[in-house]
Amino acid sequence: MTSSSKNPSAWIPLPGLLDIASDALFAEFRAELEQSEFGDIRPTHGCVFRFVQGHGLRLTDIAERANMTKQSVGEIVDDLVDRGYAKRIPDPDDKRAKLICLTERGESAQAHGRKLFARVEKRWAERYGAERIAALRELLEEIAAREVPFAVPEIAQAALKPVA
Amino acid sequence: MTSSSKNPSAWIPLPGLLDIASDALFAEFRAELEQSEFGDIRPTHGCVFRFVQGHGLRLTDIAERANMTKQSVGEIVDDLVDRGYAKRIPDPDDKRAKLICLTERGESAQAHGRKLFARVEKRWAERYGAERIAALRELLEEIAAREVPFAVPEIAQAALKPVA
DNA sequence: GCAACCTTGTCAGGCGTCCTGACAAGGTGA
DNA sequence: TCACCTTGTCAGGACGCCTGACAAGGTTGC
Repeated sequence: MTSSSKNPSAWIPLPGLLDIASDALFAEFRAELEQSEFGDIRPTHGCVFRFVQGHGLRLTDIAERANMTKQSVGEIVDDLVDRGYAKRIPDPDDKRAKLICLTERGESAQAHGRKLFARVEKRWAERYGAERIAALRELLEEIAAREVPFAVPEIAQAALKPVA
Repeated sequence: MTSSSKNPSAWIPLPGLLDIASDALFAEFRAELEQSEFGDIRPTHGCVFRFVQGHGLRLTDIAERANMTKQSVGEIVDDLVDRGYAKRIPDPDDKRAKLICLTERGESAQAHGRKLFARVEKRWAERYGAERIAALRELLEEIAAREVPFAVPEIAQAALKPVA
């Protein structure tokens, strides 16, 4: 018995429902993050923590995957550099480019963030049913892989290294 | 075989996955809306179309449900009034207040929007499986009702009319 | 009846986020 | 070598939403 099956005027479009869930989930994450030692990290910084790993990534590549302009990402990276979470190192293969990578502190923050996200998801699994949340994740991963392949790290990496 | 089960570094936090799905879905909606006669409606206007129906709603109430300030909603309403989608009528019960309601054109737009959202959702049901999308909606409606009851029109209405 | 207080909507001003346009410096191919 | 592309940055602006302050109108207690 869903609300939509009872009252058409209370029907909420799927994107709106997805946003509500995302916001609620993200709010739980933020609440915990803000109390940690990484409380100065803002939501916008996510595009860097989400895509950068290991040997670093070019500004252009981050921008493409995050579906943002280079300028916007550049601003965010500036901020993360100021706060000591990221650094720019010259790309040995291309003197125009700089590789954006995380500092030690940045990697700690990234690891901490992943842990928090996992914890919130686990709480929701207890709240709404482990199988339902697992099914949700599975469906969403399928959607992500199909709708915006470049936002999925694994696929993006494969696309970057077609040979190696 | 999900990506998360194979490669931990490709694991995407649930809010991110939800956003990806929401964005993809919303992009399909926007593409169709922009080609319609209501192409001048912007995403921000949604908070009005989503909550206003029938005899109108006060600015304060829209703001509360949309989780925004009165000022922000006021700006959006101004814009919708300029474009002929909404109007302010004096509240007969409170001379301070004005009821924001849709013009005829606004109601057409609202109906058209709902139809488009339903059409996109149906397409996704064909693409990803009707039962999976139905289960997704059901879970998300449960989440919305629990996490942010005031964003759900049916619940919000009930809360506004505790007696009647 | 009246004073203290709350609510409603608006004006003014500001901040964060992201955009377009233009550019120098560096790579690439004929 | 020359024309062309890419990378990252600077400048400026649009948009969405915020806080603060306020007048006009309700509401409550005495």
